[in-house]
Amino acid sequence: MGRKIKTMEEFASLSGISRPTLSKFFNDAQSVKESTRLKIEQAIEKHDYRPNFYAMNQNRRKTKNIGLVVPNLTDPFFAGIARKLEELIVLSGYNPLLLSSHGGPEQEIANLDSLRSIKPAGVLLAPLGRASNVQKLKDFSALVPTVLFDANVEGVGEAFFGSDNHQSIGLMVDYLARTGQPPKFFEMKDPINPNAYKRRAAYVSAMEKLGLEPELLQVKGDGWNFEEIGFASGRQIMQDSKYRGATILCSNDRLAIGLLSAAYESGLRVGHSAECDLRVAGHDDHPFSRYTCPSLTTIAQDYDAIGERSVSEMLKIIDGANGIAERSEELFEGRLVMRSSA
Amino acid sequence: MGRKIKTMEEFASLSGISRPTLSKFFNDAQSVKESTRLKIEQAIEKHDYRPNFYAMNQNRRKTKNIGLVVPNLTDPFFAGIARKLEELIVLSGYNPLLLSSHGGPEQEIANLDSLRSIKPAGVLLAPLGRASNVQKLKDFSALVPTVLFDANVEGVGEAFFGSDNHQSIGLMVDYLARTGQPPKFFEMKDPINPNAYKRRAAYVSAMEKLGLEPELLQVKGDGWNFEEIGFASGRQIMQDSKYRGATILCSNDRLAIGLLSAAYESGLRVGHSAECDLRVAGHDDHPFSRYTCPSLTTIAQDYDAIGERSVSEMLKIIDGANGIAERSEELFEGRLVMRSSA
DNA sequence: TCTATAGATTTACACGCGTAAAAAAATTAT
DNA sequence: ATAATTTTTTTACGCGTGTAAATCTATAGA
Repeated sequence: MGRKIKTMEEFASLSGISRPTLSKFFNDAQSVKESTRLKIEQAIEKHDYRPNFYAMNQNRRKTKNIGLVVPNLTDPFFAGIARKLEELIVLSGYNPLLLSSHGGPEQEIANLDSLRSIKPAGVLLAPLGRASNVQKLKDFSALVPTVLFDANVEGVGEAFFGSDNHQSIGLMVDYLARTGQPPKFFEMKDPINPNAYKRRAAYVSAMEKLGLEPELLQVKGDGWNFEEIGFASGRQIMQDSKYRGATILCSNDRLAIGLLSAAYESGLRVGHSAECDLRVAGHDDHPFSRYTCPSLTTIAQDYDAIGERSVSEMLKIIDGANGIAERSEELFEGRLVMRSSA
Repeated sequence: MGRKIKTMEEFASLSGISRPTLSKFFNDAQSVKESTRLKIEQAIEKHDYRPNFYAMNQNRRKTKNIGLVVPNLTDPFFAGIARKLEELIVLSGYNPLLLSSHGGPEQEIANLDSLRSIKPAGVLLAPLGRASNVQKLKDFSALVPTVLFDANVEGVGEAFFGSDNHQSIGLMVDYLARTGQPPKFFEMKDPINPNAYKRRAAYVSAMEKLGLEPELLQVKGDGWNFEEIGFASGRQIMQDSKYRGATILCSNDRLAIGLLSAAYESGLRVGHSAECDLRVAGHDDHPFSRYTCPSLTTIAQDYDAIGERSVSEMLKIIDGANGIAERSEELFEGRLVMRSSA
């Protein structure tokens, strides 16, 4: 093969297609006639040409880049969602840019800041929640099309898609109440995640609907190391004989993982069978919840649906010149995953 | 504040600094006199100006972007390393670009391909290993400065930094042999990761050095779902009375997590105390290994050191005009983490 | 055959910044 | 103070592509 093609001009003369047509093609392959599209694709194959990324994006009205910001990639739950979203973005002909906020609001703002300089077509953001600098999120979302997922922040972004905590917690409470002791709710006293507040409220209302007394088990703890928090406070709970025979519904799987670990260490048997000392349930269907001891009964979030809806809404916003559409919001139902722990 | 500044020209006149000097500053803040640097930084603060990312990189000899490719972000181990590396890259004044290969060689090549069009100053790559398309990795590393970490591939990149499996496995075998039954080695028959082969060899040689008979427990299984593989084959092993009282050293923590789950389900007691049926140890100090039941005795890789060395070597390569430096390679020692499982 | 029209080409300028060279200014050394 | 040196400014061009407007060409329908 010949030497390396550097410019589109060069590629134009070699392929017999004019440069403006090529430019159109690289911006949207469907915008040229099929016959020329095929010719171009063959020529690309033959000469291995790729337009200069920087020159290409400099004058485009909108780039083909979509930012993807998650609170914490170290959490396999978010890593999983991120992967799904990346896949969908690529399938739509866009280029995902994955950033993690590492649990810190400064990093979250820094991420949005560095995204801004990349002039993305849009940003999919799972905000930190309580810790987020809401004003800065608002400022950002006023400048670039933003879709929130996982956690909602009022007034930020043009859409939000997440799980219906009310439904999923209701489902779990119902299940637990039908099969044994009604659950107590285990959570952090001051959760960082807005979902945690919704789950608490959902728990209380679900219990009341059943005519049962809600009981909140609020533990101290800061930061994102939920397993450790669940473990440390779990140890204390295990000492307390008042929880013998109890059912504990954790606000999320990571707390439950810590709690199960503490139960194991205390020699308590966890599970749904009669001879067990405790039942434990979680929420989120964390990738590891299948391998806890015992395996964790939990709620699987429908993040395939959340992902698909988020991306399709993003594309609609990008394409549509619809200035002032309503802020759309949709919640997806969770699915009960019955395993051994409850 | 005034209206938005769009160009460096504009910023130049507002700040009283000439545009070429600004350009120098944005390429390397240390390259201008301190007094002017301070003036510029004040003006940036005041006017909130940021140079256009695309225009900036178009004609730079080398960009300030460093690619970061890991085999699988869903694995918290890699998520952890990635985070560390990101931090170091930012601290060095570069811009990290995180990509995950999702366990697939096509994705790995696609990642390198999309990095190439971004003309990165360098790339830090943790290759998939056996599954990698070695020829394409070589082609890539001939074009852009590449440093390998975690897993080595001969002849690819200008440096490799990873763990000394020989040392760490030797340490673990030694510990296990001193404290009870010498270990059998639990691993996948056809591992994807090159480290797995080194660990196997290290196990055999460590056992022989102690005058003991190595015993490999090789299980079938494909892909990256190690927990499931450990769990599924663990169930079979638990049936077999020949493993009662045995010590099992797993090639990595994720296999061990599955194995522990299987042991729990079979009602076997795992741990280092006398009344236990089994001892299990792992390798990597996976973030969850603290919360397994029982908590997992393992080896902590020194990935702070690996990360620091990788990044500093990368910077050296980027800065240095040293054409034909030796391919450097360094292995870091692992640390024994004694917990309850062995 | 003529004409309407979608799509391609030609021409030309713009984008925002990198960078080179020469001149000017500021700093340091003598 | 003068000379030597460092740093900044001035001037000017280039990078590779986007995009607009006018013109040309192929295709299809009448």
